[in-house]
Amino acid sequence: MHQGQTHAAAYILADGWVCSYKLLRDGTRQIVDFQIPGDFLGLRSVLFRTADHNIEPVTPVEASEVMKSDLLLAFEATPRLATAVLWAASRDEAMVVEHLVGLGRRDAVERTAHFMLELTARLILVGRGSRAGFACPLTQYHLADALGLSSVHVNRVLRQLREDGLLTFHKGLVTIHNFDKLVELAEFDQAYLDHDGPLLL
Amino acid sequence: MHQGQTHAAAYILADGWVCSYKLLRDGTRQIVDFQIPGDFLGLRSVLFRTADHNIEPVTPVEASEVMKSDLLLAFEATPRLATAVLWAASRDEAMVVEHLVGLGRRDAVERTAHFMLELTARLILVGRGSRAGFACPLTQYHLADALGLSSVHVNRVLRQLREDGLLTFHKGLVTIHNFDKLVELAEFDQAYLDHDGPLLL
DNA sequence: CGGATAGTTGACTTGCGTCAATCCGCGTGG
DNA sequence: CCACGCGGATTGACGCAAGTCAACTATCCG
Repeated sequence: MHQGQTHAAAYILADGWVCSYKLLRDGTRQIVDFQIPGDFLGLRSVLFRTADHNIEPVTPVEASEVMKSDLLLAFEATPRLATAVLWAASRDEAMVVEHLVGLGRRDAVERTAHFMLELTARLILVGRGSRAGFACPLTQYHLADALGLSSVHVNRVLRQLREDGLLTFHKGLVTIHNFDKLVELAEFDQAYLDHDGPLLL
Repeated sequence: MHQGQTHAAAYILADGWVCSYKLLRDGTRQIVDFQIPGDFLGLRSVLFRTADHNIEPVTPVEASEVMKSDLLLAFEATPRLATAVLWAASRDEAMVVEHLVGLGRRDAVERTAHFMLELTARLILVGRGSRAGFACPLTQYHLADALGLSSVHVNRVLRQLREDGLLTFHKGLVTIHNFDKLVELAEFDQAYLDHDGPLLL
């Protein structure tokens, strides 16, 4: 999916990772979020006439397409579904907000730690990770574009986290050596992920 | 409204400006967005059990409270209203995303210019501004907390924009001297604001 | 006439970017 | 089976955008 594209559909990810991002004129990009299995994506490109961001796969993916007309009809027929989708959209926005706070007010190390902890929490929810770590298909370039850093600096940050005995990122595997200290360092509070699910009256 | 608060309501702003922000442990804050007259705010704190951010007035405000139960009942009764609110939430998210891109990939001058142009576009929509400028109740501290900069640096950036004949920020008044050059500098594309309103089937 | 609050400016420091070189693992094709 | 190329990771040297500290001005208000 590309910026400016019309008639885009939405998807539910069954397997694999994708990332959504925006491109700037000078060729740099900013990754807004990664979606992992179970995530609903592309809602904005359905509600808006044209997509305002790009989505591309990080790994091979398996997904179900949800067509615009079906989605809007389902909202008419089942109002609770609309409320649930609204909740999902709000959770998405909460993640973007937390990401924004990181870019604005956390230094590179805290930001990276926070990012890893968010991924961990989300992956645990769908049974693909634990407090000890998870399989991570991202490259250091992905991290750089998500964290607003250069890939060189991401590498330095990862080295520091490794040397401090907090976390290693190697060969597609993130291993967390000290979960509690990482939480402390990143000032991570997962309230914004609202794990309890939609509130239906 | 404060982080952690339960039973928060939502509001429709009739007059005045407010800002929503998150606080970090070290006392710094990151402003996520400002709301201006006509904006709907606090949706997330209604759908989630506890508010995940703070909202405070910038000026004296006038607003209508929308209670949680009324909102959810209205969704059941009027599915199109739910779709419309979903659209509004998506527009909100699109603004947060654009803000995030700015923090991650634009330098201080571009970021400030972009921010001013977004405010301009939004204020024009509600008849409180024009391409020539608008009344702006924000302090340079507000700008700093929104743009992820120090107030000292915001001051330097504003000076540069003034000296380049682009924009002045003085005494609660933003005056735009060269709209087109500002758009060019900030790489501003207002597609993400989707001015056409919700798409209802 | 103090005493807030907001804005302004200069001098110095620093976190992160840029450039460049090197290394490593892997797949491909001669 | 080895040579090569390529994407990703790693490291050092150097530069700059933005932060910090600190002093000063302007304005408003009781």
